[in-house]
Amino acid sequence: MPDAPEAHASDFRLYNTRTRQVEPLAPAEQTAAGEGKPVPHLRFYACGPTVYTFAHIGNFRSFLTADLIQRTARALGWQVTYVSNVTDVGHLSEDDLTDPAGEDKMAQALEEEGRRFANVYDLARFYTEALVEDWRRLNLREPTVRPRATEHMAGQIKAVEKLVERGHAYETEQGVYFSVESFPGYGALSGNEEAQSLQASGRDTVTDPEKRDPRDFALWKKDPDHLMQWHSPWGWGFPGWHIECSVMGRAYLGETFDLHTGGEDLIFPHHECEVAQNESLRDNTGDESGGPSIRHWAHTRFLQVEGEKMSKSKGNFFTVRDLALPRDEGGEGIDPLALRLTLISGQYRKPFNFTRKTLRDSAQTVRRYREVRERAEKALEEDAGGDDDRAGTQLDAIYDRTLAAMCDDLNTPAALAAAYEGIKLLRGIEEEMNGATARSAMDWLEKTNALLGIVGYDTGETDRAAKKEPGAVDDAFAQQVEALLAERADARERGDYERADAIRDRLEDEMDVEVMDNPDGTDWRRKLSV
RNA sequence: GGUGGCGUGGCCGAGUGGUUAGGCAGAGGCCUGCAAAGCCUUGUACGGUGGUUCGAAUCCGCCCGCCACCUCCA
Repeated sequence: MPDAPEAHASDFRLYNTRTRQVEPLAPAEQTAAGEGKPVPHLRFYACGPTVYTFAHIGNFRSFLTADLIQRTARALGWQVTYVSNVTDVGHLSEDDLTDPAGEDKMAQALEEEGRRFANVYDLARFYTEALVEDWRRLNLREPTVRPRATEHMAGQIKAVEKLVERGHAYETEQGVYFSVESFPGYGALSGNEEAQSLQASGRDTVTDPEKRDPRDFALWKKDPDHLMQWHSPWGWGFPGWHIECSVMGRAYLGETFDLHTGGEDLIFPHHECEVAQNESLRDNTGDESGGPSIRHWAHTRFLQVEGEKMSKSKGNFFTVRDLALPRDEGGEGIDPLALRLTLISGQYRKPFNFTRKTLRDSAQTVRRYREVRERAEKALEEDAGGDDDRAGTQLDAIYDRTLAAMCDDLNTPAALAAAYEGIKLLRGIEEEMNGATARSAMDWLEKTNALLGIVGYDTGETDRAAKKEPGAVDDAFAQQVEALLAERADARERGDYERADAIRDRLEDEMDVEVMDNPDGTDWRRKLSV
């Protein structure tokens, strides 16, 4: 690995929802890495999904923000501990009331898919596995830890007990609630500081009559009939939604940590409640840790699809697999890395309009990255000589600008624009790459890929997905194409262009192959499938 | 009603006081049997209005429009 930290003095700046400004992301901890030189150690928590269905592209926009934060930190030479949870407990669809039907999202999903799953646990397991598959398909790196809410039940119960002991929570006939009044800072993160606005919001459905304040939220729900239930000091029941993230974050990252990320909808109530819980659970309130338990908050804005809110009823609702699964497995066969590129082509903090057009552009861009890599690989395989490395210094400068853009509040559009200059530079080289250029190109591609993840997969485990890439074809198909091209070459030599064009039409229209005649032969490739 | 954000050329999207963002599409050219691919060149912009300033897309006011959250949708 190159010693990145010295090469780039730039701070990693990120908008902080808590302070409402862009500020340096400053890891509190320095860790001795390798040769003993201490490096910043970023420790953060990214809210993951509830696994009651397949994750959609909007979910992944949010997960990609965490992925890019991690990649940028690593590119700066930082150490990273990155926790991303899986919520595999179904929480009530209405927090304050016991749903008359006693149902939550997981239970509803089970009802709809009862034939496929024996119980909610099977359903959760299935969708957790699907999540991880999609995660890899889009080339997101695995988090350091991926905890599940059900694995932290004892911790959640203990946390609720502690909150009760400390006077931050109280029990009613129906459950245990956090007392918002007991935590003066409530509302600071989201700006929802007025109790009135909550009451005025018109959501005043059936609430627990014993609740002391409309803002109070559930920590534990008593419900011996719930599909998922655990034994607690308050009888059988299940935990409130917000407590799981507090408990898992504290379990793996401690009482204070650097950063917490999630979708914009989580700012309130989820993260607001998490702050209330974390601060109330904290023991080290002294100065040694100083400041809030979670210093930096980053939230990803929702994406829209073709200018509209993504929703099932509008027919513009896409899961990763709808788009990126190969055609023979029920998807659209879109290159997963093109989908990834599309999802990061807007800055995380601005509304992003996901369109087919952008997807098509991205597919082309990803293919160009690949073609450049293939050219460089070929030059290296052929042991190309030459030490004229003019491209190298330019590529270094390009990479520096790419990283600098990422450090500027994850300005992915600017970063991608900078990186694309490298592609233009390398594509502009007309003759075969010399050895030095090819090596520089490979180095640059590797670094750029480590940062943005759009060139190829990091690990071997996703090779299966890679084989389904557009352009990757099986031998039988290739032989068929080559045979037709040979026939066409004959026809062209005879001057029978009618015949030659008929063959080309067949290749293009029926076999989705692009035919490209060069001075020294004919190349072909699969058309993009977007 | 409260809170946060946005409005840039045909489209997507950078830029936050004076200097080209970039991509895609479009136009012209090179190459080609014709195409495709590729390469070169290239036009169009800052929601409206008032103000600050030598100068504003960029700062401030007002207006219009759009989006999100306000109890579980990332």
